[in-house]
Amino acid sequence: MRTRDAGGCSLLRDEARPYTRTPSLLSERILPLQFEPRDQFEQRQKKLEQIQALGYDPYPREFRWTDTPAALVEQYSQTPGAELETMNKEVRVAGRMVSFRLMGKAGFAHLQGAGKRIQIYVKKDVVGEPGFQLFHLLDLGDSIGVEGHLFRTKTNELSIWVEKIFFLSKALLPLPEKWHGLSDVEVRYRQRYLDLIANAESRQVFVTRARIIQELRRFFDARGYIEVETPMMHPIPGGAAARPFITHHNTLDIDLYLRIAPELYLKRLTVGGFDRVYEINRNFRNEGISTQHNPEFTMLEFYEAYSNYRDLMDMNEQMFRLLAENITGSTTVKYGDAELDFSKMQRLSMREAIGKYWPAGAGQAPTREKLAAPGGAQEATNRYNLWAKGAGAPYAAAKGPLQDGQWTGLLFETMAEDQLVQPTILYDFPTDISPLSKQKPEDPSLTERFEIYVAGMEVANGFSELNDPAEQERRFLKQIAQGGDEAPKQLDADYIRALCHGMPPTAGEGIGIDRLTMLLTDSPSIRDVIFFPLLRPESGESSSEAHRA
RNA sequence: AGGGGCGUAGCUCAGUGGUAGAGCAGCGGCCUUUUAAGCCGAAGGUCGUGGGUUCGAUCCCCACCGCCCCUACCA
Repeated sequence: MRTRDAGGCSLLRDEARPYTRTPSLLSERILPLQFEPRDQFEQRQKKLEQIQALGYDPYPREFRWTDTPAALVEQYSQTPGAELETMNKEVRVAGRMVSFRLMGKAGFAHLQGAGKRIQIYVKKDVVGEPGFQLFHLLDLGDSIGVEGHLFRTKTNELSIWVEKIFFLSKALLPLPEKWHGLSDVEVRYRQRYLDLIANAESRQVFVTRARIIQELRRFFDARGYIEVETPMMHPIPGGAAARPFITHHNTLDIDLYLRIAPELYLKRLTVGGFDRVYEINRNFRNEGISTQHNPEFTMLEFYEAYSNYRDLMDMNEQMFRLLAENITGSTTVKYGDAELDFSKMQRLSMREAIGKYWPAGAGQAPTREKLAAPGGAQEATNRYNLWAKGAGAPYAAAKGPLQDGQWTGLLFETMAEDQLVQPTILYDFPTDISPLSKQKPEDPSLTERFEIYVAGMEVANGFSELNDPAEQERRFLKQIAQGGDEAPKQLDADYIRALCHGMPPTAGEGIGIDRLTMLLTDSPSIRDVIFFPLLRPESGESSSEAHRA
């Protein structure tokens, strides 16, 4: 038998280190903190005492295993029982006990590890008296290790014939109910560890999330990008329009802002000669929470010198197709009731999209020329609103006076955004709502900017980066002058200074990793793809009790 | 922030204007190939919290708390 231990540690090691500590008094094992269900909590602490009294270390330090439950199930799922007998495959396996059927002097249990479960069979005359006493004292949720060989039961289930049993760790609190699993969404989010134990699909979502990030890294690494990390605490929040979280540094006695975007720092790196950079990390926005918004969310942002937004669009099409294929096995991905086809992306300019999705009942759809003319977007919005109010559809409500480009953006969001179910590249955003994007040479009212929409969600935002410091300064000052909650309050002079040192023509983009994960895992809520989504802290006795101690 | 929904045993859920039930988990007992194991027995609850109506409220009414959904906010 081989062990996985690279250090060549002998299998005898477990036996060579018997537990010698004098069994402690029951009272020593009792936790001062109490958790529900109280009776089971106390019961299990008593059992832990009894396990210790049998001579087992209540908190042993290691277990040398040869296979995980998942690996065995994977490897031997098709091997017939007779073959297993002749192989006499000896294994050492650790896992959490998730089912338990005791029948007098023998019993079955399932051990869960690496996301899969394997059955074990424990017989008193095989494991001996103390081993079987230990088996008796186990509860669902306990971690144990077993040593034995593979066989198949009467009902042909791959199982481990246990010769030796090792106690690894006690679950003082019970697992979620065994056949309904854990369905209370609040508990699933607050106590994600239980969700991960009880719900294989939930575990799979997070495994997939990790694979998505891995694939993205591979994609960019292969293209000569360098992964970097830039500050998350900013003296001046910038790079997006959002309200920031404020924090304070004591020694410097200054307020700092949790970043709302890494954009301005990544572009400083482009100035510094890092021509291809990406960063995958958190942004923080002090705004609402919804199925598509978590106050902290993960963004991939990348910058590529000497390219423009058209290059990025092509690259994105390729990247999304590749991701869908490598992650789900197909370019067609089920999301809710929709079948998302990532084999190609429709491309529409924002003004085209308004024309295309203009409701039939609202009269003549505005032409691109009409939308481009001064006042045209506002006029179209008014006509749309008139229809929407009659039809009971959402209408566009402007807070305060808007510029032409802002009307265009508002109209698009109101009427077209959630209709973009199939992967769509929406391009040519108004300059008025794109302060960091380069203008189109033939039409300064528009910028070389695009966003990718899938299932009505914005998942990416990219553009040819504005690298003219004079124009950038004008745009910043205009934003500040316009005011509003989300507008920057302060000019980032160092960013302008960096641009003055010369930034090559560059294209950059941000991709929302959480939303991308939602799409590729068919998750309806962003909370399903974030381990610990922000929730209101638990109130009431149990938590305050827990924090007091 | 507004609208809707939910909150009953540890878990999943029934239920009624007369102070509550099932299955699973837990506890005691029997059982050496079970898998939602089975059988016998005992236990488990401030019916989210606080007020009101009522002779009497878990149920009806009001407020609050928590979660979910929709809307709003959201580059």
